[in-house]
Order: sequence, then C-alpha cells, then structure tokens
Amino acid sequence: MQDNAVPDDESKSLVEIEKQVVSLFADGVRVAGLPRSIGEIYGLLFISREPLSLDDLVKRLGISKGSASQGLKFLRTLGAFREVAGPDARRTYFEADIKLKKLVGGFIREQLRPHLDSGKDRIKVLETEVMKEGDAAQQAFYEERVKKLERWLKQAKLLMPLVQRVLGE
Amino acid sequence: MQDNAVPDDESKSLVEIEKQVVSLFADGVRVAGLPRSIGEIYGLLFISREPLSLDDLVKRLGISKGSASQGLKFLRTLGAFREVAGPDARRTYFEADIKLKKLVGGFIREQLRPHLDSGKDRIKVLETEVMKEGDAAQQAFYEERVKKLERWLKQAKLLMPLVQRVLGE
DNA sequence: CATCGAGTTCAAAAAAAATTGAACTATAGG
DNA sequence: CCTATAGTTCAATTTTTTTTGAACTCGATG
Repeated sequence: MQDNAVPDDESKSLVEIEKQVVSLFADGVRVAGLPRSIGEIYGLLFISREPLSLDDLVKRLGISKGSASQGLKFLRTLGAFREVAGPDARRTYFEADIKLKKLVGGFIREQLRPHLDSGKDRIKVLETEVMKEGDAAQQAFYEERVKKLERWLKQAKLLMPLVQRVLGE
Repeated sequence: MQDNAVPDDESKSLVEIEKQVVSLFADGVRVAGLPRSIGEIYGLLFISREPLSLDDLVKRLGISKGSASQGLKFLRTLGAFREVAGPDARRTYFEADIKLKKLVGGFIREQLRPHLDSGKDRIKVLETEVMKEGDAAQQAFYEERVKKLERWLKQAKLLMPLVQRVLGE
C-alpha cells in the first residue's frame, strides 16, 4: 500500500474555490463564443499555484485527453500560458499568463482580426454588386449602405488598439 | 391569372447584393455569439429601402414565423429597428436603425452588463472562500488571484463607456 | 533500435443551440 | 359578438458545436 497520511496531492479533485473559479471562467469565455472546456482549463491554470501538466488537467477537470489537448492548443495561440519545467521531466507543465492585455490581445489577433479582414474583402465585393441592381435611386441607397459598412469596419479596427492600450498595465 | 408584366415585388427572393449583405451579417453576428437568423434579419432590414413586415422576413429569408418573431424580439431589446407604418395597416413594419453606437450600446446593456454583474457577485463569493483552503501561503495566493479578477472586472466596466464614446458620431 | 508513454488528431458520439410549426393570444373589421 | 389574421410561445425536431476516445506520431530512454 502507498496510501500514507499525506494524500496524493495532484490527483485530488477540485477544492471549493477552484471549482468556483473554473466555473466562473467556463461561463466567462462563453461571452466570447468559446467552448466551456477552454474556460475550465484556463480557469484551473489561473487558480493553480503550481504549473499543471496535460494529465493534471484531465484528471482534475474530469475532461478527456482530447479536449485538454485541443483546449491547450487554442490557448497557446492566444499566448495564455507559459510552458515550464515541472516534477516529471517527460511532461510539459503549463502556467497561466495572467496579463489581461495579453489575453485580449491574443483574442483580437487570432479571432477578431481574421473576421474583420474577411469582412473587408466581402465589402469590397459588395461595391461591385451595387451597380447591378435596380434603378439609380436604389443604387444610390445601396451605395450609401455599403459606405456605412465600410465606416463601421474602420471604427472597429480603430477600436482594437485603443482597447489594448486601456488594458495595458 | 394575376401574373402580369410587373412581378409581385415583396415576395420575390433576394437579389445578389441582398444575399451577400444578409450572409455578411449572419456571419458577423456569430462573433458576438448570436444565432445566424438574427444576423439575417438585421442584415435584410439594413439593406432594404422599404420597411419590412414579419411576413416579408419569413418569405424573403425563407425562415419560419417563429424564428422571425424571436429574432425580432431580440433585436427589439437592442433597439436595432424602428416600427413604422406600411402598406398593410394590419401589419407592423420594421426599419433598421443603422447607428453603430446604438447597436453596440444595446448589446452592452442587454448582453455584456448582465454577465459582468453576475461576475461581480460571484467574485464576491470567492472572497469568502479564499480563507477556507490551504495554509497561509496558499491563501495569500488565492487572495492575490481574486484581487486580479476584481481588477479585470473593473477594467472591463471602464472599457464599455469608452467604446461607446468612440463609436458615437 | 525497440519500447514506452506524452501529446495530437480526427471520426464518431454526445450535448447544446437554433429552428420549426402548430397551438395559442390578441386585435381589428364586419 | 364572431371571424380572420398578425404575431407569440414553446415543445419537438433539426442542426451545429463540443467532447470523447482510440489510433496515431514522435521523441526520449534503456
């Protein structure tokens, strides 16, 4: 038997505060349209003093290895954690990066920008469609609306560096 | 027969530019975690010179009456359109409000604020959990993280009026 | 250089979200 | 009042998204 007075720390399930933080992040990321498991993973890293391995995440959150791996893959693109050394030299250990600016910056770069860029292209196509339908008045109306869309897009682009600046320490 | 040289305008399907705008908004709203149909409805209102009735939306977008009604219900909370008189006195006609500030303002008020408010409550609960787990060092760590969450929330709240101000005409 | 196991991938399954449509409510017109 | 129809509601269905888990890759280790 190996069950001593000191229980096996890493595999024990979440304590209350961990549960609540995990759940807070799980709900939080949904506002940004991200899956629950991604919030759970980041949440647990956020509230863990020691870095965690993929296997720790699987065991403690009760999610599959696949989910954990994919979640980390996504969080990696945001730059949401660092990879550090840990107890087991074979494993990679993850430690949350807790700079809001970095998280939001990653989200803007990886999720928002691509959408805005494709939006720009699609509005460009719209410009060529304006003149193909209706009479002059109708076309004038279409043109005005397409211009409005362009202005919206420009404002959205303007907003992003501003947001990042406000969140900067 | 009632099929004259002039086709029945209101029931005809979408012309190319309408299709593209509808699809652009359908994809666009997904970034905000909203269902496709809401983007389609707003998109069609946005690109329509004449106000449209619920029935127009159903016919021209090929969606169900239920979807159209629910979509309008949601868009109404944002203040995304006006209700105006139209050809048929029995029906309500809808006309897009195309002020970005108003749309974003509605979204912040109806979607973001409630989340932030509930987040605030949950963080308050966290504060009482901090002292219940682990040794002094662990508790100090938890406390630091909970404070970090509070700061994040404060920054998010600070950001919203700023965003609205930048989008104001 | 064969084995072990950490981590990835992706088709299938499960879960969640959106849409439908039929029953319902409300209101205007006869 | 009665009827017709615009619009709402919500349980059932469909669609989409997320999660799982087993097969796989890759690199370290004996």
